[in-house]
Amino acid sequence: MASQTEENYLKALYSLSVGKMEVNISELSAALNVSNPTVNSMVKNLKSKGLVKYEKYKPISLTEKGRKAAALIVRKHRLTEMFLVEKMGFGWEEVHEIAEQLEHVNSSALFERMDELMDHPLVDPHGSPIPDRQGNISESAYEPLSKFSSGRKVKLAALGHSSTEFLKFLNSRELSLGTEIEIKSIETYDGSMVLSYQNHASETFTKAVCESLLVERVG
Amino acid sequence: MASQTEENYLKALYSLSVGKMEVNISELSAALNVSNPTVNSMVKNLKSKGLVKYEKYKPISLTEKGRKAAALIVRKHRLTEMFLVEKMGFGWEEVHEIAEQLEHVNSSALFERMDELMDHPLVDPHGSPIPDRQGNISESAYEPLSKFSSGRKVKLAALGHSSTEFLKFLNSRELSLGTEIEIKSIETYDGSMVLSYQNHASETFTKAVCESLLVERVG
DNA sequence: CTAATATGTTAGAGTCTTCTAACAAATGTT
DNA sequence: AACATTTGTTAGAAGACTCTAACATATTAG
Repeated sequence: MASQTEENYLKALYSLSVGKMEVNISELSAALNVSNPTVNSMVKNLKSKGLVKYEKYKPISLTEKGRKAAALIVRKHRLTEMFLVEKMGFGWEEVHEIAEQLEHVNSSALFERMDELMDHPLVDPHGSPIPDRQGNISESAYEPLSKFSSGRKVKLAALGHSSTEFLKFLNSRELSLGTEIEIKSIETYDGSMVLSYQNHASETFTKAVCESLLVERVG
Repeated sequence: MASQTEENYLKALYSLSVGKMEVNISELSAALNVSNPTVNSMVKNLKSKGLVKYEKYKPISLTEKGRKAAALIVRKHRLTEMFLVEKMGFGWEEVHEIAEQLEHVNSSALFERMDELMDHPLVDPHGSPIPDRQGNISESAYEPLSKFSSGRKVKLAALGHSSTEFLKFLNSRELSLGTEIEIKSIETYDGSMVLSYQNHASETFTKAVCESLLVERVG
């Protein structure tokens, strides 16, 4: 069983390797807020446990064993987030910090019960897919809103990231998952988009925001 | 904020000092499964934080600050146990291990939400009182069944301890909190009691068991 | 292609929690 | 009271995770 610290390294490696497959020492230390030497020695430790592939001065990657271990932690994290929102009435901006702690709890019974009580949800409150019990995860096919052009109608399906600030911002604009959005116009100068949805006839969002709004086509 | 380890020492001190007020180094090390020297140094550490009173070769006691800190951990533990039983469908024999981990989670929001969702329960699934937000706990006025005499009718209100084995034993006899019990007879030789309750006309329990069944008078 | 910069590594140390071995104090027994 | 036993303490060390300072290797820019 990996320690809580080791689990956090695996999880960070997992999210940093989305798409990329390989991760720097420095990226990891930035993500975990520890120094490079600390990461260096922990990576050696994880290597000795067969959880990462690593050679001096080369980038790090998860082994299959490490990838699965990480996915199972992500599963616990996302099931918890969904449970807190669905069954306990928390807002989607409140659950990350709590799930960050609960994800290390050692009790498959607890998480499987959450899973059952929610009828096996496929995604967390931010639209990120929940890995299954075997650690398999379905890659989401959603695209950033910024890729689409004027006139297009889409539905908000997930978020590129889910920092508390971003979630509070979306709350303030009354934008939530499942909302149907129409692109009214795009500012060519800075890529900002004017959108229409629900009772918001015209809201402007920066390009950065639109890159983090993952959507699917409608109609 | 106390570390998880420190919290476990406080909690152990708290339960060992029920009634007694003072605790030995050896009792603590037995309860926590660590060596005497380990306890000795941790107790010095807790003393330096103002959580315990302690002098060389003397027994240990919690300060008011320590007592409150411990009670708040017990509050989190018992709220969690009750939540797992009431809202997640676990059996009373399954929840201790999970609560043992969840009690260290740092999130008053989580535990206050549990409290609200259950409408501020007063006791945990084993009948032990839940301390309030200020760390105050109502001493239970229940007495062990073994104190009563033949013919007496009582109601099972709480348990003296709640080890998994004991709980499974009670499950096997279909005995749960709230059950009304009549003492049919008492064996003078070994103090075992013959009880009648619900659809169990005659069940014999050892004195040791009856000392852990806390009851209140009925009728 | 060298020099400057960025990135990674090693060495040595500190904190927290734990241990064992050896010693000291308190308690119980005849 | 004197001895034996139990209980508590000190000293020294180890493992996990972290740091800073100093050094080594890679990468980037002129």
